[in-house]
Amino acid sequence: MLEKHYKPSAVEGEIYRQWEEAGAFKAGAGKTEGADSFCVVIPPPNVTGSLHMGHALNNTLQDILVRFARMQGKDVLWQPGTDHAGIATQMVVERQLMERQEPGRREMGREAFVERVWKWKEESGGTIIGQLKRLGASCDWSRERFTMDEGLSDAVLRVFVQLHKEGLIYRDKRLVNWDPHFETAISDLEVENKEVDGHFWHFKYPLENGETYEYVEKDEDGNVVVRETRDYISIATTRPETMLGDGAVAVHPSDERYAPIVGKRVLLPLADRYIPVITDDYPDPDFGSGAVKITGAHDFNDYQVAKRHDIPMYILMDTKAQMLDAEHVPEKYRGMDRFEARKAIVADLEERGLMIQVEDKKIMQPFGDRSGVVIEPYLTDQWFADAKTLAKPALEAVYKGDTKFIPKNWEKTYFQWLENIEPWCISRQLWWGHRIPAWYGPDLGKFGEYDFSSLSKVICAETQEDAVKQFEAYYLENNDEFYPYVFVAESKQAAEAHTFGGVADHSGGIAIYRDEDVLDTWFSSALWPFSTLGWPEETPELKRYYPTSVLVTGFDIIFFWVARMMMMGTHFMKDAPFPDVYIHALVRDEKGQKMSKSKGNVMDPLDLIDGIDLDGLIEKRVAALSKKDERKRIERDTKKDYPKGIEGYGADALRFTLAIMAAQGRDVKLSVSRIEGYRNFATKLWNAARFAEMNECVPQADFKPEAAKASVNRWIAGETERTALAIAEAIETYRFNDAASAIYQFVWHTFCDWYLELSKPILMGADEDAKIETRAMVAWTLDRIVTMLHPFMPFITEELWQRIGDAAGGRKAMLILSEWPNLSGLQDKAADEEMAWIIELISEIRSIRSEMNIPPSVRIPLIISGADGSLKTRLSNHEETVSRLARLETMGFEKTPPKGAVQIVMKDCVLALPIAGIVDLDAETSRLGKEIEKIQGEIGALDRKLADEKFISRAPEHVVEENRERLVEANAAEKRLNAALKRIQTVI
RNA sequence: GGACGCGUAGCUCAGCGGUAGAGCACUACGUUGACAUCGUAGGGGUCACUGGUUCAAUCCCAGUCGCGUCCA
Repeated sequence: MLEKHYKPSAVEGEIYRQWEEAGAFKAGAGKTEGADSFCVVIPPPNVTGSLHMGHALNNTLQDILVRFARMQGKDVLWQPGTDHAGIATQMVVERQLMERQEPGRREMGREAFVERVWKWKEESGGTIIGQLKRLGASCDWSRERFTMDEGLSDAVLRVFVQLHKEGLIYRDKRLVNWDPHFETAISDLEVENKEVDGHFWHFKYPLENGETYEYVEKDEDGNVVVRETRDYISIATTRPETMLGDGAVAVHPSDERYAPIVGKRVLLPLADRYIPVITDDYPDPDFGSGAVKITGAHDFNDYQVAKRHDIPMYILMDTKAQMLDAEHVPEKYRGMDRFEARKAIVADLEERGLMIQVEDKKIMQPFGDRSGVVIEPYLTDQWFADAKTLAKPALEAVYKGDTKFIPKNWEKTYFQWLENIEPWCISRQLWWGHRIPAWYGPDLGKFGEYDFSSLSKVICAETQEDAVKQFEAYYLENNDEFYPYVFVAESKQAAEAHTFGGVADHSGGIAIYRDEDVLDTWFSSALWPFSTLGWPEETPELKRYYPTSVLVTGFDIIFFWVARMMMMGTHFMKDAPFPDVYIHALVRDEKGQKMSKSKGNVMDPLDLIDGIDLDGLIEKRVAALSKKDERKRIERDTKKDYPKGIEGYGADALRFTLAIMAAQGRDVKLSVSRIEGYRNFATKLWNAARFAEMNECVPQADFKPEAAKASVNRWIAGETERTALAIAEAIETYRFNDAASAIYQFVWHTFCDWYLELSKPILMGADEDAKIETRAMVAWTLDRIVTMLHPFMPFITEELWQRIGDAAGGRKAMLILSEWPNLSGLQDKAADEEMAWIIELISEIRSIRSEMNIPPSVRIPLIISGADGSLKTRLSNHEETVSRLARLETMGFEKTPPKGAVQIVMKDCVLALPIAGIVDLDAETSRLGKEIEKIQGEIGALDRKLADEKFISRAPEHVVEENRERLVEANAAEKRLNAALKRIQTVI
């Protein structure tokens, strides 16, 4: 016997264990012979991360697709794994070291530090996987991969070396986004531009040799506004500290104000250098003074100008953004932090009388998304991928429709980015990641002689041995003076010491060293759809599952990940990695706020599954804060929003909520009351099964729903078929909310509210044949329900499947591996029409009872008039059902309704409830009056419409016909209503 | 400044050329032998505004106002 309530906590763990034990998640489990493959690669979460709502949504949707496909007998693989998340993970471990007051990364040294990160990965790497399991994710865990495991690292090496060979990866000195906190380059995408309060300083740069010119400024109409003799040019900047690195001052070629001094030189104050005044299209004559200082090494726009005009670029800072100890930096500022230097420089310029003014100004400033510090444009040597070339086939795939975005409008985002893509900086000055497979050694000079003045020869190879061999071969071919003995030095420093120290020669050998940088994390995740399947090996899995079937992900990583997988997939596999990309929305809190640790509004999916008390919830939210002074606010808000903490609702309720709220193109505002509602839905289903059990409704192996006789049974069979079709279609088109709504509606309102209620008289009646048929039909429908609901609510459905099955002598297979209901031929128009009529009849009577305040305990008589023979038969057949559900005392037929009764005007008869003494005649008169008024309004509207020549001639035939029918019906209804009113009035 | 999206019931949201929908909340009644994590009934909307297209507009188009996100 089923208990009164379903307890997720008692069931979920055990069910999941059974699935795993049965190997139900394994690639190809339960597939039918010759089935198509269906493969999804999981967007790999950060290995040391923990599950948040975004993951919960993302993985719920994938699991729905995967379970649905598996039940359809496809050869399914859901490929799981985790990402090493370079910066994020390194940051966590460094912070940990600091908190524990242990030696920092640099003191430890690279090897020890990387070992430490691995240790941390071993400790916490399983957390998120465990959490995904709690959610019910049916990934093939036996195939779990990690971006830094051996196979995937091999793939990274292969890709790097090959792209390098093809010239699509190269080393270059370019301006990159530099994070002075982590001391590494980062990509454009890792930079967040924010508007902050800043200043706009206006300075004078004096002309060389005290020269002067006539400065003339005109307004729009050409009237002279300012005319003065100047011995300087006025420049404006938001970053005065970079002025030490200016290489020129640029003005727009059309700017007449500065025409007299173009080509002359100005003195760069403080630096005491002379720089030219040049023209370029970049300066906006209407902005500031119209003259722009050009600091090629510290500004992206200036960099372009400097390159165009071959202006020298002066690097001013070190990797921590402190002013460099270099000749072009005045001694005074050396070693200062960039912001300190700013203050000093502003003060010094002011002191020299070169400051014109300071404006307060909102400026856009770049910040590192991880470090939060101001990003410094920085001129360094980095590795770049030729994204422009790689993007072409990736774009082509979407242009051609080989890959489709759903919803489609994301394609625009994808195009916009890929069509304007910049070289992708793939090197990072970190320690945690794939070390770049490039080695550096001395090059050979013009005559094939060794050049020991630098280590500028670069060779990329998949292994160190191969790198050494290639260097040897290179030296051998180009210089026959002596046999090259090449060895790999421990570090760049060691190699340089060896090479520049004069020991590099015939006897000492030639030192090479491996590049010390690692690759951008996204470089390895770009390979994910094929590296996880075994590439570069030609595995059966690769053959079977690539291209994968669909990618499910959030829009926030279209650039980071999707676009890059498209590039790598089209390049290396000659095929886009997936035909469909389903982009889902962001999960926000119920007020529509983005969930974030700093706002303290984060919901842990596990808390919604298991529950958490108020103190625990507050503790959790506060612990995640970076600013401790926010504590009070979060405590207050949390107490207000969740005075009793959060009840545990189980994984099924959470999943269902996410699915039903995941309408395309809209964010999910998660509200706990919704989850509660769907928990109740689970209880409802559970109790329906309990009812079935109590009434001995046991699945019958040989039951044929199409052979059912009772119209109520024929009707529910047809409804089941309709629902199955609707759900399948919705899932196939990624309309998860429609699919979830369809099953919800069917289970609660069709099956529980009507079918079970309508079947009660039969189940408790005396007709044995009808009883047997109905029992079998209840069981059959319930089986279809748990099957159709399974992708959404896997736990409760599997539990019910097994417990219902026990009564029938066990199941052939677990539900997860059972067949999706592919139903046909069950719809019966006559049964549908008949049951719709019965349902309407019952609803009408109930409605009137309620309006008349007749308590449910009072049974009343029903008299039907104006019914023809077939209607009478129908009513007699359902007499018991109608009596029970409408709580009738008796049911009879009369030619005309009795006087003083409440009358319900139906399409083909009039129902009368002669409830003497209960009926308020005045109220009844006004009720009928209102109905007449309403129907007359409708008749008027329809009349007008149908009298309109244009409507008749231009509207489609079926619409006109529909309106005609409606008018006929409305007229008939009005007639009956008037008759009813007359009868009431005659009583009065 | 550009791109995308959103303003529909008190709240959260579906719908989308042809009679306005759901869940939650609300009101009334109710221990009817599955379920009070429930049942029955009900109230509640000039579908942001202004024009246009159309026989017909919440839906299509243009503009306005308000809000959000991304990119400069």
